Amino acid sequence: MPSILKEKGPEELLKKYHLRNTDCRVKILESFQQFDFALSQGFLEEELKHSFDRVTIYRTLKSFLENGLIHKILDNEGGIKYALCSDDCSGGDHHHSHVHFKCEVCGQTVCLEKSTIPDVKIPKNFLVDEVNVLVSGICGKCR
Amino acid sequence: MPSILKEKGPEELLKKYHLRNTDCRVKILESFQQFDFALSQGFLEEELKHSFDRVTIYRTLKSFLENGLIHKILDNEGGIKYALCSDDCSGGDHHHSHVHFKCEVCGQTVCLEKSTIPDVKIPKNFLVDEVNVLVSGICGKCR
DNA sequence: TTATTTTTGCAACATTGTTGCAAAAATAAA
DNA sequence: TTTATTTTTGCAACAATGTTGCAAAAATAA
Ligand SMILES: [Zn+2]
Ligand SMILES: [Zn+2]
Ligand SMILES: [Zn+2]
Ligand SMILES: [Zn+2]
Repeated sequence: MPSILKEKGPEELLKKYHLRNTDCRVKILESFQQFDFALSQGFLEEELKHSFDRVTIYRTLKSFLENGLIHKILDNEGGIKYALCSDDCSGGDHHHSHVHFKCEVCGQTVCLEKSTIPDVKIPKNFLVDEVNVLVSGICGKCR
Repeated sequence: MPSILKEKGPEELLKKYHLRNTDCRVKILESFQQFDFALSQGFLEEELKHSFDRVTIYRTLKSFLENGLIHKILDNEGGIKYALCSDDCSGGDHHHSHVHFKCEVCGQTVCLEKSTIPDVKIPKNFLVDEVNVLVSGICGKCR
């Protein structure tokens, strides 16, 4: 869990990842560090509405994703969310093995870093690249 | 696996599920029976473009979902897909425990009825309702 | 300080989700 | 079989999100 992405300052992170230091990127990184749940593009748009265009936010997320600063989280309503990477995902080569949990009450999705992806048996002629697990239910806070 | 949804005729199914027998519903059920992979709304729209309005297709899927004829399948690109239910999901109370596989080459998603959802360890103060597993990689056909 | 490269905002368009409403179709009742 | 009732459909309309092109602005390199 001790990920530099969650600990170092946004400006330092951008330098480390060879991304230019811009207001939008700093603000978005700050948002990810500030909230302890996964963020959707819509959430960030709302959060930064008066500061940046939605296309800029869209492109920033895309860039962060490609460079391994954030990872994508599936959603059962179609709307994808994002969270800071914990492992080393530099170069956009993501290596996550944790489960995601979506609360049906508060709607928040969180990374359960301690819940590792279990083994899934797949027909032997299939080649597995990635396994995504989304658990839905009620989170600790909402019970 | 021997699900009536995959074996009985569309008209019979509609009667069984107390849904009115309409052209659109029959055609959509036929499509689900015809293809051995999960279908997206967009795919059905393309398939039935000249026959039905996209809102009707949207509502038909919603109705099938609520009545337990089809189940929702997560997708890592945000676009949700659907497949016929295999277990008894009447009343929209879905009871699935199989894994879904999305091929990164052909883009098709399939139900792996024989790959059951493994146990996932979740913090004990969390309440689990449903577990969705999406495996991506390369399917048998595409290797 | 200037030149180069990247990022941003804006316009524009595509796809999907969603609702309201009146017309059409399906089923129930007479 | 005809009429009444209920449901479904098509269409208009709007929201959210994804996506690209392009010129202006900003960041970095020279
Ligand atoms: Zn990652
Ligand atoms: Zn995560
Ligand atoms: Zn089901
Ligand atoms: Zn399935």
